[in-house]
Amino acid sequence: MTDPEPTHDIEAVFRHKGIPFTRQRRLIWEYFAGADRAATITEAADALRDEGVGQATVYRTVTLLSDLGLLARVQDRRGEICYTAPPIGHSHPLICGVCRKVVRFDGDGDVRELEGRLAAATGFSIYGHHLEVYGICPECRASKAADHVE
Amino acid sequence: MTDPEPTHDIEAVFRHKGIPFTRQRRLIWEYFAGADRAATITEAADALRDEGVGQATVYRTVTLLSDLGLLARVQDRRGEICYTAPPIGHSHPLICGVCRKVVRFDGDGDVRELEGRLAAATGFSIYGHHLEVYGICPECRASKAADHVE
DNA sequence: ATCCCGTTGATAGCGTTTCTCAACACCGAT
DNA sequence: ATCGGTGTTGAGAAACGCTATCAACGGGAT
Repeated sequence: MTDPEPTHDIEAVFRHKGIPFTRQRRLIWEYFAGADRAATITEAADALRDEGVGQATVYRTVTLLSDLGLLARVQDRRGEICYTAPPIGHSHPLICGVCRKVVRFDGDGDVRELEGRLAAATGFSIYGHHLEVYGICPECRASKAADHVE
Repeated sequence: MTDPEPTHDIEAVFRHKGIPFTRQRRLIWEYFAGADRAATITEAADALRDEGVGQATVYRTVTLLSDLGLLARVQDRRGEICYTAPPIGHSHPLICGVCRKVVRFDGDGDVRELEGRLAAATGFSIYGHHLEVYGICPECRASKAADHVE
């Protein structure tokens, strides 16, 4: 909840790995990185169609970015799969289940200790975790109370 | 990591809600509750086809059980969506990314405090969270080292 | 036994994701 | 500047996963 723009020098990440950073990939990255809420692949494809980005490319690029750890997969309250760009470093999303707005926080300290205990207790070698917190943001709570809809 | 059999009196839960606990629902429940690893819907449907359980029923029942909080949706290392039966009460899965074996633990104390801080900092009203920890279980680590495969 | 209502299984249907392949863009070598 | 090679792209086809439909079934109440 303190992080600056997530629009890092992704380009450097690509270059470092020898992967071309094409116009389409830039557009797709900017779409997710520029949004303050998680978006679905379909939404991204719809938004970028006019820019001349094909649907298949959106799928391919989202997979690529996810593999690189540049996009995180989350789901909204209805279980719909969305993606959101995390700032560099490890962080976790707090997601509004209604409008999908994402606020990032660093809960790593809390989880690391837990992981140590788990590893000791189970013998697993732990390689990662997935923590998302769900809530309703103040704006949605207000409008929800207004029109009385669940 | 201390919980006994998850095969509670699900039947009572159903009866209490006035929902019939049919033969098919029992079989599907037993399939997930009896496994020590998370399973996909397809796997469940394949396993139960010979018992005369239709695919549509598996989908319907998994949704039903999830809504009742009797199945939790997790994903393995490749992002495949699986379901696993949690013991009564709130708990979290530690999942082997290779064989999908699930060990449950109660990390709620750790998360609750975090949630309080988040709510205060962001104004969100928090309704839930999703915490999964990923690792490689001792057995898979052994066999993995053996055949040297990533 | 009969009625009633919810569940079930087979199938059709829909939306999403992947696959295929020809055209294209980029980069280095010449 | 031209050419070749390599990887990316877009359109459409295909495969897949999931949902909707609907007649038949089952279990409880009367």
